[in-house]
Amino acid sequence: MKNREIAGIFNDIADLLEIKGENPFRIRAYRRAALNIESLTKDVGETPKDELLKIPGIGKDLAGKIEEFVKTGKMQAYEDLKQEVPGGLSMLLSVPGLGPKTAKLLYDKLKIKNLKDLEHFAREHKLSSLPGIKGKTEENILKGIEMLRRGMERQPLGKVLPVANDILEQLRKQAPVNNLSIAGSIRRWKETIKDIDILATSSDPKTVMTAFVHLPHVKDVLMHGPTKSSILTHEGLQVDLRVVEEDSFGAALAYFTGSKAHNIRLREMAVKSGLKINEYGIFREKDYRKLGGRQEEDIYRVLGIPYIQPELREDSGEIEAAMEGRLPELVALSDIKGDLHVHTKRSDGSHDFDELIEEARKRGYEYIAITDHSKGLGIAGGLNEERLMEEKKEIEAINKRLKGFRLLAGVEVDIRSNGHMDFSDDVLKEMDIVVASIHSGFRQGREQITQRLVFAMRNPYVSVIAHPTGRLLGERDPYDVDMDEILKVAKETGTAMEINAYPLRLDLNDTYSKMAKEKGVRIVISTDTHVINQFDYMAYGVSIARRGWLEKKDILNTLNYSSLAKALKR
DNA sequence: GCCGTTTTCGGCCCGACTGTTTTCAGTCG
Repeated sequence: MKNREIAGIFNDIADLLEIKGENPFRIRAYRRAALNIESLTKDVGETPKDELLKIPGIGKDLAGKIEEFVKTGKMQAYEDLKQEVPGGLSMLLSVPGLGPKTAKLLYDKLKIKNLKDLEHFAREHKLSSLPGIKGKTEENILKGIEMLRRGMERQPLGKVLPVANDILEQLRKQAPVNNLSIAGSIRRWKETIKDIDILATSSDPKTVMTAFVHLPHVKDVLMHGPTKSSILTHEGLQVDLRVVEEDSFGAALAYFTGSKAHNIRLREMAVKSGLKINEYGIFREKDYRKLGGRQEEDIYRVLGIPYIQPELREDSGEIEAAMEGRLPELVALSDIKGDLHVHTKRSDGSHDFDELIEEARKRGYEYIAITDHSKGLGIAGGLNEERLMEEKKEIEAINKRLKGFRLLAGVEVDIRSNGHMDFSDDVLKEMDIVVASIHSGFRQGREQITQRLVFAMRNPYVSVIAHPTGRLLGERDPYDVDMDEILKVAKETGTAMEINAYPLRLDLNDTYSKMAKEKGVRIVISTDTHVINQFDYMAYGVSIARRGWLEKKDILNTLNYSSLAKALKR
């Protein structure tokens, strides 16, 4: 897929145009196109021009640029732009607080064109010679460079969400807040997070602000106003807190949840109907009469479209779907009837059947699948044929005494680097469920990895492909796999794809999940639990499914046991 | 650069906070 690459170039072009001081609407057009291409479920490289033109934000010019890039591997306009404005200059924009105007000024007057130059000049206090820059700005630039160096990059949701919840709890204890909610990309359950956005209502905003900037988490105060403040935590996370009146809570929640692109679309719609949306409410333009804002639902109701769930708010077609009445009815955590990827202490898990069953029942599940590792994964205590059959017998015995609950006798079979299964078909056919996955040879080429997975799916006993791209957020890139091909074969063979809910995996990701749905591929959401509290990760997996527009009917483990048993490929 | 149940040209979302300014530009989300 060339999508990410092309989106990257469009974003870069936008940066360079910004530094040049070009028409801001032209810049916005590039950014919007980049966003839309990134969330696309098909490869723009294989999309004919008339189809490209149907993508929102892509017109004749940008379609031409995409075609040019696909054909020649280059975009002349981009190359020309880089001649005009040194490419490194866009790095300066990544310094927090430093924008295009300042970058241009720094380059024009002092020929600063990279971070190193910038730091040098700031330390020598040579920036103060420029108009509009004094000591404080120099200080902030140095701080910004420091923040950038210490890694302001996006962090996995699984690491950020617990911190966010903790801050929420402390605010509730220490500040006079009434309503309190997480907003921003966390509320949209994006897989990685740049900062934590929190919204509150209070009759005493100033006291809330003061309490906030003095929380024990605070390492540095970035901004401290009467209704809005930002801090940096010891973990290096930025947290923004905004306080509004009770009557504006819904509007502020919508505003603060984003995405920015989604909000811009809503506001454009509002303007066309003589309305105005801001964080205080939705208003009639002519007399500023407030038509709503206490509830988030007000915004959508007054615009005349159905409520759009936060997970869908990316301006990737959800607004059109809402207008045409074809929004999906998203799968919910409460729809999940069981977990199909669970380890015991027989391989690398920490618990035995009884504890796992008890924990699963607490969550209202009707079944779980025991899927210990296969022999090839020695490091994870993989089971050989004999031990696997022993485990199966134990499971059968337990099932006889269980009422209203089932253990599925399964296995997570390793797909070896040559594409063969770690167990023979004679063994696999004995199991209730076979989950196949790759644990080695991550660096093989695209063709080879794809063939391994295709080979696995063509095995009649493989029911599910687990963590299909093998990534670990922030630690290991996904392996290079032709997902189009994989999903085609999955559909053809009736093999299900897993959304692995482990927060560093979340794999399939949201975009691939949406692709899978469009191709009619069946999905399971599983936690890969090794320790009982990891059953809680199901919420992450469900959210990825929701971000991929999946409904209850798309997910196999929303079925009851007998329907599931029939639906699984065996 | 995109887009059109008012338009193929002339629009294009909205507001808080900061630093350097005497009224605002720049940045951010």
